[in-house]
Amino acid sequence: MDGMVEENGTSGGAGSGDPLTSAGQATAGSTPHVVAVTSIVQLTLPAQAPSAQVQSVIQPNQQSVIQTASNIQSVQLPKGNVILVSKPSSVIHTTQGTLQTLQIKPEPNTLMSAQGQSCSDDSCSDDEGPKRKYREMLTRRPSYRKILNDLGGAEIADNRMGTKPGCENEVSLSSPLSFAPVIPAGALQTEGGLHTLAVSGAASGGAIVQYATNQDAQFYVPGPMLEDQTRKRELRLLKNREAARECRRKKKEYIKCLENRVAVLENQNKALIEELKSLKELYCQQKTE
DNA sequence: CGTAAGGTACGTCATGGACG
DNA sequence: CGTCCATGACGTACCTTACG
Repeated sequence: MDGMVEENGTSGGAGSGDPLTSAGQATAGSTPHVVAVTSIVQLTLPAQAPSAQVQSVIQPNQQSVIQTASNIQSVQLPKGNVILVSKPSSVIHTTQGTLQTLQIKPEPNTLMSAQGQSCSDDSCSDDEGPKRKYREMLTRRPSYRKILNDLGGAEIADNRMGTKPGCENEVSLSSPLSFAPVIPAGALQTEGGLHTLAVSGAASGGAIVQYATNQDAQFYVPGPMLEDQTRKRELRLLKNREAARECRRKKKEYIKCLENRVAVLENQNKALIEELKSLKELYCQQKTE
């Protein structure tokens, strides 16, 4: 075994005591050793390499979206890679319940392969399955503002917006507006609900336009049959709005917790360094006597 | 004082996973 | 398999700050 990664967290524990203040210690050396409550991630590099330790700031007992692993396996850690630890209840996990390494790509927004392989820009474009394809395909649906700005110009010929050749949809609006723009495919494809556009283009005179779409993005006049759909959509949006709020609140709380933990562990680290220093001095004193 | 840049909060959409 | 929920991604509005 050349490299070893262990994550060791105490479990159960009835959650008593502030985990922030009861963090444990890791001993230096090759043998992983965990004391007290903190989950320690000890990383031992190959014998030839200098050893290093990593203390996890994630603790097992705490309500956190990141949790520790129960199935510990050893893994080689090539330089420049990160480790994913799998646990079913965690947000962060791998597909197989084992540790995996991912190569870090320097560019932002670069997708990483979860198969322990680096993903060069060209090598894995077609072989990564529909998700990858979708990601590549997914240049975000342009905003209504942008669409309408373009509508003001009465022409849309922007390939960046996902226009496919031969996929132009004629728009017929219930409002007697004079423009008849061409909507880029995908630009206005939402589920079949009622939409409101605040048309700001010069051609529109700032009108408010309501329209509805079906799945093929053909436009038609909203009627009573849409009322139920509209109500459902509004309910869904309302729920999702609240869910998003709650999600952000939890995320902030989580980040705050992590920051607190970092501060505590930094303090502990400082204290341990000081302790080590004084012990060394004591040892040297006794040695010289 | 006007403006650009950065930060923050929010709403919406798309998606994956859980569940009945 | 359909529905619901949580969450990442994106666009937008608003606020703050630095700068000319």
